[in-house]
Amino acid sequence: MLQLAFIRTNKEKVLNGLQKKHFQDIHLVDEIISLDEQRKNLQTQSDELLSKRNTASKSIGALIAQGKQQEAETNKSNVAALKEQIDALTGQLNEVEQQLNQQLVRLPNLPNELVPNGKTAEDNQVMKQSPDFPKLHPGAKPHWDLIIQYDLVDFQTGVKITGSGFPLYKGRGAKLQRALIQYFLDYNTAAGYTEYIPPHIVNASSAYGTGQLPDKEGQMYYIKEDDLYLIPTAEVPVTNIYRDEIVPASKLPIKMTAYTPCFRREAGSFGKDVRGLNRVHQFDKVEIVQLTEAANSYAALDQMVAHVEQLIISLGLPYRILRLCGGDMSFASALTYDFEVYSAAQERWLEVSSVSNFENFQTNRLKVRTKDEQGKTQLLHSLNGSSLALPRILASMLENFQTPEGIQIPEVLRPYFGASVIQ
RNA sequence: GGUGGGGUGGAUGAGUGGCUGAAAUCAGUAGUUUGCUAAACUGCCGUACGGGUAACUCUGUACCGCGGGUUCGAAUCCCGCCCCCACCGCCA
Repeated sequence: MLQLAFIRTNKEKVLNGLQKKHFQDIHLVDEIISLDEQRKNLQTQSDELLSKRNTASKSIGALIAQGKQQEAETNKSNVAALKEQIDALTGQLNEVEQQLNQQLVRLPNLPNELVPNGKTAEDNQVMKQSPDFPKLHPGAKPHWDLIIQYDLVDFQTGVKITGSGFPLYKGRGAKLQRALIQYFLDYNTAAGYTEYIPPHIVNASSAYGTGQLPDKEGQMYYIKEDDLYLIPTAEVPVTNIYRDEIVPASKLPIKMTAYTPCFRREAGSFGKDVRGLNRVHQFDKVEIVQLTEAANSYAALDQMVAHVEQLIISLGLPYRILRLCGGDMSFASALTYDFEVYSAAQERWLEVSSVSNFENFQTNRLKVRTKDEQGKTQLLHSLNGSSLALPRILASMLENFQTPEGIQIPEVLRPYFGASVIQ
């Protein structure tokens, strides 16, 4: 969430930023500022009373020690009178703080100045695009036909076991998934990211920390009995590793990577968007996360973008990089680059990675801090990106690399997959 | 699931109603001593939200797992919850 002190002193900036993000409830800002005023007021008052009570209580102890019972008793009744006021004030204070916090978590992050204006995906800015597109042979098929032809994924049985959107990978399809995961992780760790295998289920505090709650409550699978959520991305457990910690500056930047399955309810989607592997409820993804000092986060973002780009290039997939416009970026993000690969048979772009700088929006909730040179605590910046999401990579590989003789496997994957072609 | 033990600052760990925001030790940090390393000695060494200030400093309050209660006063007593450890049961 945004920092109160920042909102207080930069109201115009906040309003402009929210507008750029096409955030509706602009009035929240004024509400927050006014609640904050009330809060400060109440706190000052109640602090004063508490201070009085504390001194009086201490004196009672001293008086009793001196045997001055009488005076002690008068003091006692004085404090008892204070108590009513204190209870009333702290009650109000709690109420106001609660309201303030409720409103505060509803404000999205502000966009960086590089973020283009715009409302929908149409307005995203294309930063880079591969010049070449594969020329498919006549009779080339979309991936949902190819996975049947080569018996790689069995959607029917997935439906039987669970329901639609839960693919059952099979044989070479399963092995290709495993090869991709292994390759991605090796690629990330070679770049200095520490590998983790986090829990795939998180508690509400973790989901709040990264901003999935309360914003995207309905998109996560929820286990009621235990009040836990299936992770929609490894970002959630991994970013929470450093929750409530003050990280020594010497350890920065923190670079982490993790493979996890991801679970998304994706309520309301339909049509060709969800055909085949384009959109599913459970999928595999390898994630990268960084925690950096505030001054370094945009350099880290560039570094992560270059990192993901090289990974896609190494697979030989046609791609483009988009800078998301204010209306299309996520709640918590300050600047996001999306990577899309071209899926030649469908003739459409598929998002395979989203690399974002959250600045201190997540770390403010998570309380991830460091000490600066003056010894003051400072919030870190958090960033993450997919590296990469598997199903759409698979879809794109199948479609782009199909030949009449079979599916060609990219060079870099062959050691992991153990074959150069799927026939 | 059952029984027992326990949750205190970066770590270990003392503290059973006021002198405790919290001993001591270790780690960290600044310095002194030292031919270097090591050792020894000295100072500093929690977070958040307020007030005040040009700033350093100063100052108030809260926080000893979380929430409530008792009391003039709670880390300390009472109640509820969460978590951890050990053993037993079950089990990949």
